[in-house]
This record gives sequence, C-alpha cells and structure tokens, in this order.
Amino acid sequence: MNASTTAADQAPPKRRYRGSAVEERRALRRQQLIDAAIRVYGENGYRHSGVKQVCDAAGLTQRYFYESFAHSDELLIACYEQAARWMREDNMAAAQAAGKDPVMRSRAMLRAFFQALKENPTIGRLLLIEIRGISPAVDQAIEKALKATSDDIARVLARPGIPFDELLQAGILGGVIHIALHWMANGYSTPVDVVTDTALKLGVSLLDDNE
Amino acid sequence: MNASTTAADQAPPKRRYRGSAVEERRALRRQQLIDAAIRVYGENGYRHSGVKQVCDAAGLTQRYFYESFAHSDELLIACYEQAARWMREDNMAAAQAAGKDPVMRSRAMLRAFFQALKENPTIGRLLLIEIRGISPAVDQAIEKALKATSDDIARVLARPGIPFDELLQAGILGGVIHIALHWMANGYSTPVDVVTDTALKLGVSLLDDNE
DNA sequence: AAGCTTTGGCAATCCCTATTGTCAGAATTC
DNA sequence: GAATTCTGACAATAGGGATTGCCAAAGCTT
Repeated sequence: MNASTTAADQAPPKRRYRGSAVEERRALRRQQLIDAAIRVYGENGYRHSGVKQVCDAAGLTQRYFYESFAHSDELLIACYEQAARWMREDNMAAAQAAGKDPVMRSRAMLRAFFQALKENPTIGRLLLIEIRGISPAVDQAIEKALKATSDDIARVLARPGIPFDELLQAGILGGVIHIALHWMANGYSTPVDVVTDTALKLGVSLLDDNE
Repeated sequence: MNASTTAADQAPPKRRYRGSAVEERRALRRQQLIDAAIRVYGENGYRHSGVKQVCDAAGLTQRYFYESFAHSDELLIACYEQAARWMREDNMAAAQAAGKDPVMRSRAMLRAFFQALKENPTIGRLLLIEIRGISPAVDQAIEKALKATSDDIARVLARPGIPFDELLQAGILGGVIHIALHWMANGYSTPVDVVTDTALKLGVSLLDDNE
C-alpha cells in the first residue's frame, strides 16, 4: 500500500541529461541498438547473434535492451522494417527521377536496388538471406514489406490497361530477390548494369504479352 | 591392457535381431529419424524443434539420435536433401512424360511441383520456408540443390541455340519459389492450374526474346 | 557542495537443451 | 536356460543465453 514504488511513474521530473530529455535519450539508445543489430545480424545472422552481442556492438549494457524491447524478435522486426523502409525509399526515389517511361523507371529502380545491396552488404543479408520462420510476428513483417515493395513495382510498371495479379507480382519480386542472392553469393562479381539488365528481363518481358 | 573394451569393434558378431542385421537396424533408425524430422521441422520450423521432439516423433530415444548424427544440422541436411531429391525426381518424371515440346514440358514440371507442394505441405515448408543462414553446411546443401534444380529447368527449356546464364536461371527459379510461397501463405487457395500458368509466364516469355 | 538521477558494469539466477551415462528388461544365440 | 547383445527409459551433467538485481561512479540540479 506504499505509493513509493509507483511514484517515479507518476511524477516525470523532466530532467535533462547530456542535453536531452528522458524520452530523447531512450529513443537514442533504441536507435543505437537497432543500428548495431543491423550490423550484427547482417554479419552473423540472427540465429547466431545474442542480446549481449548486440548490446556490445551498440556500446550499451544489456539493461538497456530490455528498456526498449521485450524480446529479440522485436528488435529484429524493428531492424528489418527500418532496412526495408530505407531500401524502398531509395529505390522509389531513383525510379521517380528516371522519368515516365516504365522501362526506364524499372531499370532505374532495379539499378538502385542492386547498387544499394553492393554498397551495404549487411543490409542485403538482413533483408534477403532469409529470416522466414523465426516467428509469426517476423513473418508478418516480412510479408508486409514484400507486399509494399510489390506494390511499388506494380506502380512503376503501371500502364493504364495492365493489371498484375498478386501471384505474378510475387514471382517477379522473387525472381529479382534470387538474382540478388545469387549475385551476392558470388561476391558481387557481375557488374551492376549486367545484373540490372538480367533482372529487367524478368519483368519487362511480361509488360508486352501480359494477357 | 585388457582387450575386452575394444573386442566389440574387432569382432562383429553378425547377430540378427528382429530379422535384420546391425547395419540394417541402424539404417532403419536413421531413416525413421529423417522421416520424423521432416514432419517436425516442416511443422514447427527447424529453429523451434529440438532433438527430443524429433526423437519422440520417431518413436526412438535420444540415444539413437547420436548414433546416426553428430549435430542437429546433420539431420537437417539429410532431411533437406532427401526432400529435394524426391521433389526433383517427381518433377523430372512429369516433365519427361510430357513429350518434347519445351513449353509442354515446362508446364508439366511446374504443375508437378505445385501439386506436390499442395499434397505435402510439410515438405514444402521444409524446402522453401527458408533454412538459409542456419549454418554454412546447410547453406551449401541448399545451394547445391538449387543449382541442380536450376540445371533441370535449363535442360527442360533447352533448345539448341538458347543459352541461359546462371543469373537468369536463378531469377526464374526464385520467381517460381516465391509464387509458391505466396500461394502457400494464402492456403493454396488458387487452383493448381492457375498457379502453374502464372509461373509459366515467367519462364516462357524468355524463351522467345532471349537475345 | 549536497542530494538526486542516470549510467555502465557485473554477477546471480533461471531456464532450456544438448550430450553422456547408467540400468533393468527384452530379444537372440548356442 | 545361460550368456550375451540390444533396447528403451531415465537421470546426471554440462553449457549457453536470457533476464533480473545490485552497486559504485558519474552527471544534473538547486
């Protein structure tokens, strides 16, 4: 019946530390964890990375992990979403800068994709070297990101009369992903432009004879 | 200095138990473990399955796990390879029974693939819902199986003057895989024939305008 | 400077699983 | 039926990681 334990919750003292307020510091640490985790997961794989490893990489103590995340899964999802969002934005920006022709836009988008993978192998591994099957929540996040990307592609390829069904979209996206996987497995040896063209064949050949 | 401890190794008594010899029984148990593991892994995912679970499903004691496998990874690889071999044989048989026309053969092969997935969801999950990143050895097994499948596809699509480069092959295969994943995620609702046709578009459209 | 927070490091605890060891009873040989 | 090997169940050990608790040093505030 003593209120002292809950007192901290009820009276936020608005103190500033190191120039920033409580929430800001918490948010900063959270972000540090995410950034570190992207690095660690991308290098070792999620399965082989522990809380401690991530915290060490972030320069924080495990204590702070539990301040921001309940399970490791939560952190993984945050990482995945951040990486996916970043990738999508990058790709879409490239597509939009490429004008209106669907083929040109597609090429620009794909090129941006492969270029980004080459420059950030870590993110590539996190996004593509599969994370499926870790937990339903993670799977759901993946599904969501793939769907969003899929829609982006459809939007880029969009021309008035051409409807893409979901399955075909998934197929094209999967094709691009596996091209990337193969490319990565071989040390990014093929030039970006060649990979781009190869991937382009998958999608563009459907533009014309898509019933 | 007593030879009794090594005597067993040196004098294989060729005794028969339950009708079969030592090696036969060992092989049988090994196979039981693999079969059970395919079921368990396919249902829970490898990550969430332990040695005990597999042994229980196999109706054997953990003792026998270590008789046939050193690590869980070894069992996983054995499962994956068995499932992949089975799938390939099934698909290739269908392809060969379909005559000589590349399109016909492709369709038959794809149809067999999707049909098999639908009839054996467990195997589908084991093969497709990714296993990547578990360990280098497993990754290697996956690469090998994908390569073999990729070659099968190339062989089926083969026409004298048409060379497929590896990247494009990987792309097509990846496209088919993701179509399957999407299909599975939606409870196999789309009819097999429709899925087959969708997948067919990916490969066949490249048959003609492949430079 | 005194009195609070916050921080970072450490260690204790907990829980789960792999791995090994032991043993009594069943099956088989001679 | 006596000796021997195989089998199935269980206990003991070992090891790793997550999660929590505690404390001294450092950073604010007044």
